[in-house]
Amino acid sequence: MATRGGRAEGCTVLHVDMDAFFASVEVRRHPELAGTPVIVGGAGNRGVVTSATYEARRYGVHAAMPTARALRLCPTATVLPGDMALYSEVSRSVMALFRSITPLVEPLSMDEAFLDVSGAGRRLGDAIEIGEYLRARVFDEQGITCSVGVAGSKFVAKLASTRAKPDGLLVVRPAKAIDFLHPLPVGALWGVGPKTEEALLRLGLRTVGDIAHVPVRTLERAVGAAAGSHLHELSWGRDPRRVVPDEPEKSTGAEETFDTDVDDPAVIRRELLRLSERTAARLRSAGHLARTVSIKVRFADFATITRSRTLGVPTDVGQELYDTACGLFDALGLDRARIRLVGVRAERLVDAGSAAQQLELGAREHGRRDAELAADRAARRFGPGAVRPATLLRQGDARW
DNA sequence: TCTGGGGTCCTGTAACCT
DNA sequence: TCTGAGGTTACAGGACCC
Repeated sequence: MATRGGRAEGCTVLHVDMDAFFASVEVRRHPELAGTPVIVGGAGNRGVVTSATYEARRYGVHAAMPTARALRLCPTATVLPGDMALYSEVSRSVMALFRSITPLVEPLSMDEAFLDVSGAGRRLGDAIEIGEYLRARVFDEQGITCSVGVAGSKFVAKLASTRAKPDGLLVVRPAKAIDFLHPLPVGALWGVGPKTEEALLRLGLRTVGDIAHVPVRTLERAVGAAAGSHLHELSWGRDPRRVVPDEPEKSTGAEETFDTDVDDPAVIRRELLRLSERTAARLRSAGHLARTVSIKVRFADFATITRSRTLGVPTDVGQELYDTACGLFDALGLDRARIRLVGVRAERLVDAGSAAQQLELGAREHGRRDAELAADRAARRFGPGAVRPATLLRQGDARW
C-alpha cells in the first residue's frame, strides 16, 4: 500500500472525513477545552454519546455509548449538549470548499463526502496533492482537522480515510488495493455490522481475504443474496459505484425517546402531533410532499414496530401527517402498553412543484396549509416553536 | 451496561393484477 | 370459466451507517 509521497496512479476518488466532527467544532468554540476529553451527546438518563474527542476515546468512550457509561469510564470529560445549527453551518462551508475543487461531490453525512477529482487534476495537481490541499484549507478556514483516503474506488477510499485517522492521508493505488484489503478484519467492510460479522465468523471468515477465497454461494447463503455477492466483489476491490452529486432525499422524519416510559395514550398523541408538525415543516422547507406516512413505536422492552400508510394525495401538512399517524397508532389497539419512543416519518417524497397540480385536484383544505406556512414564516423570524398548535401549549411543556 | 436520532437499503410476505 | 404462474406494489421488520 502506498503512503504519502508516491504518485496517485489510477486514484480519482477522495473520501474526506472530519475527525471527531461535533466535538472538534465544540473545542474550536471553547478553546480552553483543547487537549481535554470532550463528549457531545445527550445528558439525560437516556442520552448517548454523539461524538467524542480523541482524548475521551482513549478511555474507551465511543459514539452510541450511553453518556452515563462514558462518564464512568472518563469522569473528567466535559459533556456538551450539541448545537446542530452550528455543525450544519460548518458542514455547509466545508462542502462548498469541496465543490470549489470539483462539482462531483457526494456528501454522505454532515461530516464526510466523496470527491471525484478525475477532472480537477490539471489545475491542482494529482489526487494526493488535492487531498493535502483540502486538509490544509479545512484546517485554515474551520480550525478542525480531517482525514483523507485516496483510491481508485469509493469503498477503498473510505477504508483508507478510516485508517488515516486522525489528521492523516492515506493513498491506496488500485494495483495495491488487494494487499491493503485482504488483511483487514471482515468488520472493516462497509455494510458488515455486528450481525453480519457474527454470521461470517460462524463460517470461520475473519479477514477480507477469507471472504475473497470462499465460494460466493456460501456467502450468499450466510448473509443473503444481495449482501453475499456484494461482499465478494468488495473483497476483490471491485466497486464500480460512481461519485453521484445531489442524490435526492428519500424520507424525512422525527422521533423522540421519552425520559421515562409512557403508557398514557393522550401523551403519546400529543407527541405524535409535535413530531408530525416538525416533520411537515421539514418537508415544506425542502419543497417536498410525502406519499407515505409511517410511525415507529418502541416498547419498554426495546421491541420496535413500524406501521405505514400511503396517502391518496401527497402532503406537507402537519395536521394530515398527524391524522394518519394517529390512525396508525390507534389501529395498534394497545392497552396502555409502556412505550419508550415514538416516531413519525414521511416517505416516498415527491417534488412539491411537480406535484402542485395533483394537489389542486386533491382539493385539500388550503386553510390548514396556509396556516402552517404562516407558522413557518413566524418560526424563521422569531425562532422555532413561535407558533404551535394549541394542544401543544400545555403549561411546563417548553420542548419543541 | 442498557441501548439517540437521522437516515438508507434489503428481504420476506401478502395482495393484487394479468 | 377456472386455475396457476409470474410480475408489481405495499407493508413490516431488520441490519447498517454516521
